[in-house]
Amino acid sequence: MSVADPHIDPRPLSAAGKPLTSRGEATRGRILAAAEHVFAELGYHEASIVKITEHAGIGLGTFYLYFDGKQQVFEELVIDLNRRVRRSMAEAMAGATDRISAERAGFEGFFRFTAAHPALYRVVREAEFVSPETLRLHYTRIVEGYESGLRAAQAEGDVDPALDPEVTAWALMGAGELIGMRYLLWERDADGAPPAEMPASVVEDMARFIRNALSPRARTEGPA
Amino acid sequence: MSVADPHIDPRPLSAAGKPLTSRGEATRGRILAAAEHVFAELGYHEASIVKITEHAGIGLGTFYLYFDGKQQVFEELVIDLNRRVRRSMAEAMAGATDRISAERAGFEGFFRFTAAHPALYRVVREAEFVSPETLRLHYTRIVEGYESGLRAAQAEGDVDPALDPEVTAWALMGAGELIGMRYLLWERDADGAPPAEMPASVVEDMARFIRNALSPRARTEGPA
DNA sequence: AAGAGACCTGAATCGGGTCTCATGTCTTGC
DNA sequence: GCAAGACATGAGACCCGATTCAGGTCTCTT
Repeated sequence: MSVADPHIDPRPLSAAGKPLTSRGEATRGRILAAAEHVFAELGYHEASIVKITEHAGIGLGTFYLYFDGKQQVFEELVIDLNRRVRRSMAEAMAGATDRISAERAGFEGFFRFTAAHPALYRVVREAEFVSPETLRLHYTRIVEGYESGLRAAQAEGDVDPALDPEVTAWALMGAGELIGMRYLLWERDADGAPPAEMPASVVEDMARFIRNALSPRARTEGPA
Repeated sequence: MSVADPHIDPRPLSAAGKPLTSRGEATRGRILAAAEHVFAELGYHEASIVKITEHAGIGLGTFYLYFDGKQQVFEELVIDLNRRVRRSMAEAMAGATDRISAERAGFEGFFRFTAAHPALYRVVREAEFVSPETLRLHYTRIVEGYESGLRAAQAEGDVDPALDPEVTAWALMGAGELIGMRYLLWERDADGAPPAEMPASVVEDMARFIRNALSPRARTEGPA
C-alpha cells in the first residue's frame, strides 16, 4: 500500500463539505441557488443532480464535494425557506398595534411570501414526503411563534381564554396553508400567470374568520 | 404485412383496460388493493410496478392489461379514497340536529378516517406532487359539500352571515388537515403506534374554535 | 517559479425502473 | 373436445439516475 499518494484526499474541503476559501464558498452558493431553481421547477423526484449542476454551470463531480446527496441539499433548502417565510411574517407583524391585527398581519406576510415564490412554497410542502423531520421542524418553528403570541394575547384579554393556544395555532396555520394553496397556487389568469398577491376580498374574509375565531365571546346569555 | 395473425391483440380487454369477465374483474381488484398497500407503505416514488404486482401475486405484464402505468393507478386510488373520506364525513354528520354541530361532526368523521388509515391519507396528500389535478378534485369535492352546508346554515341564521362560505370552507378544511397531521399522523406512543383516535381534548378545542369562527357575532355594540 | 493544497471534472460503474411482446394458459360456446 | 377469445406471464430491451475516482486546474505562499 502506498504511503504518500499525491492524491490522497478526494474531498479536500472540511469533512462536512464546508468550503475553506471564498472561491469554494461561491461554488457552494451556486449549487444551492441552482437546486432552489430546479426543485421549484421540477419537484424533488424529477430533479436530478445532473440538472442541478448543469444549471449551476459546474461539473457533476463538484456537487459531491459540498453535499452528501440530493436529500441533503433539499433539506438545507427547506430550512433556508423556513427562515425566509418566518422573516416575511415577522416583518409584516412588526407594525401591528393590537394582538388580533398582528395575527392578521402575520397571515398577510405569509401570503406575500407565497405569492412571491409560489413554486418555492410547494418545495416546502413536498418535504412531507422527502424528509418528514424537516417538515416537522418547519411547522413546529412557525407554530411556536404563533402559540406564544396567542398566550400573550390571552393574558391581555384580546383572545378567548377558553381556546387552547397550541391547537388553535395549528388550526390557524392549516387554514392559512389551504387558503394560500387555493387562491395563490391554483389561481391563474388567462396567460397562466399566478396572481401577484392575495385578492383583497379573500384577505378580508380570512381576517373576519380569524377575528371571529379568536375574539373573546361576547356573553350570549347571561348567567341566569 | 400479415392479414390475420393468431396473436393480433396484446390487450384483449376493452381498450380502456376494463375487464370483460368476472375473472378479469377480480384481478383488477387485486391490483388496486395491492397498490393501496404499497403506496401507503412506501410512498409514490419508492413504490414500483414490480412491488405492486408481487404483492398482488400476479405477473408483471398483467398489470399493463389493466392500467396504463403507475400514475394512472395512483389517480384511481386517490379518487377512491376521496369517496371513502367523504362517506366517513357524511355518516358522521347524519345524526346532527343543528348546523354547527353538523360541522363539528364532519370533522370527527374526517378524523376518524384519518385515524383509521393514517398512511392512506398521506397518499391523498402526495397527490399534490404526483397528480395535482386529482388533488384539486379531492379538495374541491369536499369543499363543495362544506360550502353548501355553510350557505344553508347562514340562511337559517346559525352561521355568521358576514362570512364568505367559500373562503370559510377552505379555511376550515385546512385547519382540519393540519390538526389531523399534527395529532394523528405525528403522534406516536412508546411502541411507535399511532393513536387510535383524536384525543378528546383536541376535539373539544377544535369544536370551540369552529363554533367561535362560525357563530353569528353577538352584537358587541349597538347600531348607534 | 515552484510546490502545496484547495478545488474541479466527467467518463464509467452500478443499480433499478418502466414497458413490450412472443408465448403461454384458462374458460366458454358449440 | 376443440376453437376462440380472454387473460397471464416474465425475460429482455431500453432508459435514466446516483455516485465514484483517477486525473486535471487554480491560486496562493514563499
